Amino acid sequence: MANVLQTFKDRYLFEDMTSPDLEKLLDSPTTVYAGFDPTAESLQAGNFVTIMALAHLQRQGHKVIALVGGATGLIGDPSGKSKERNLLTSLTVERNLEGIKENLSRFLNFDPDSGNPAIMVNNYDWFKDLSFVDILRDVGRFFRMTQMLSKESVKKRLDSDEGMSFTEFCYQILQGYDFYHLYKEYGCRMQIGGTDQWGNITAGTDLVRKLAGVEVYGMTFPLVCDSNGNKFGKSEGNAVYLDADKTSYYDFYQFFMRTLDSDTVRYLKIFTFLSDERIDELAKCVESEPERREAQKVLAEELTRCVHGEKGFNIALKATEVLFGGSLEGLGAEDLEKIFSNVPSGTLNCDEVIGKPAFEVIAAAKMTNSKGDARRLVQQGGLSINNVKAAGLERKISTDDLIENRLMVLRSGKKKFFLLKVEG
RNA sequence: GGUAGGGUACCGAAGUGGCCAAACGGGGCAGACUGUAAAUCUGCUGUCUUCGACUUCCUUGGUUCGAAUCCAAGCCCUACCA
Repeated sequence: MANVLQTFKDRYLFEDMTSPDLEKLLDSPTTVYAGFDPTAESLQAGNFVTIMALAHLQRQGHKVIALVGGATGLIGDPSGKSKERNLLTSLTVERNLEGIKENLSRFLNFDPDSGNPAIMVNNYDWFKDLSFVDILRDVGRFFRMTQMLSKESVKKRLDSDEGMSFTEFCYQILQGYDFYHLYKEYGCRMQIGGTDQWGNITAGTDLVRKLAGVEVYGMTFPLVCDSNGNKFGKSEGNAVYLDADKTSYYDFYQFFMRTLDSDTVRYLKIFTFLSDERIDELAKCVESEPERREAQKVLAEELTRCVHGEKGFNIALKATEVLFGGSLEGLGAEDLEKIFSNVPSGTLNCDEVIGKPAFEVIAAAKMTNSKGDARRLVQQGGLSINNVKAAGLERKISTDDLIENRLMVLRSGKKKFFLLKVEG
């Protein structure tokens, strides 16, 4: 079995580890865990790195545990956050768990009949019965104040104007205890996470050493940023979700399609299982014919297929063809509805649309946040109706603008679509 | 608990009685250019019935012809001390 650590190093998935002995440990099947925040009912592109790391581990025969922070999510991890988070209700967390498992199953094999199924656990299950006194007595005394205070996530926050509450400060105790619990229950010996998790991971390895007298390991991978230094996984300020209801097939595909040349090869290594040879080939394409964006296409295809299946990929592809082909000529309302099925949409009554100025219509349909926004968009020539520019405040909507008398494809800027359905 | 400082738009940050819908920077949105790039340049960025009107500067009251600015109480944050 090839050592997975080498794969991580080759694929930009390795930053640091708690001890070089980890390499030896990984020569034989090991149980590994990574945590996910149940802040939303769907995972985001930002979670891809963790998912891919787990997937590599599972593929190489290791046992993987996806821990969902039902309890810790109620607290909020201060790492990398400048502000205390809004607390989640346990009901929300409960609901989010299901969605997350569904997302993960696209990458990890949870099938109990397979030889090596991944498992999913919720740390609320073991925290809910522990009392404050239990934790202080059994766990808290193994945490030393100077160590806790010296963690980067704590220091940063204490130095900021925001400060930090006791609740958040205790987060590392909970995450540390997770590791101990998983060690006891499943023999888990390794935790992985982004570099921002280093402090939390070492809290766990330290605790297990003290409580069980056993060496367990942690490994971190770099946080993915694009070449401009922006955090990976945001599009137009919104997170890219794995859930098609939150991010359409088309938007998902497009997000990867728009990857910068300088990031594409790196992303291929991180986010796909393509062979090194294939990636080298694509790297040459980026070099010699960047305008064809061959590598971006492959990246987008691989991920869309994996997350949304063949069906989702085809819809994304078709939408792309149509939308960048220019005209909507020859497409019926039904085709368009299918293509734009997860694009934001609004429904208005016929008499709210026909004969009204375009800016009023898009404001009424809630395509923009306010009428002022709508006005600006139209004035600046940012609005297209059925892929034809529609500038000027005096531009009115007529029946000719409706496709089959019931549909209008609106677009602001180059890439933000909105489907307006007209009734009556 | 004490002392000092502070809470301004998405964020950072000016403004300390009228010239304030509130400088400046970042972010965001849109336009030009382009490869559905990047970089650059330009416009916009509280709401509306947009030459004008209206609602805002933590909350609630007050002073004043007039308050983001002054006063009082409250809530929250930070630093030092206990």
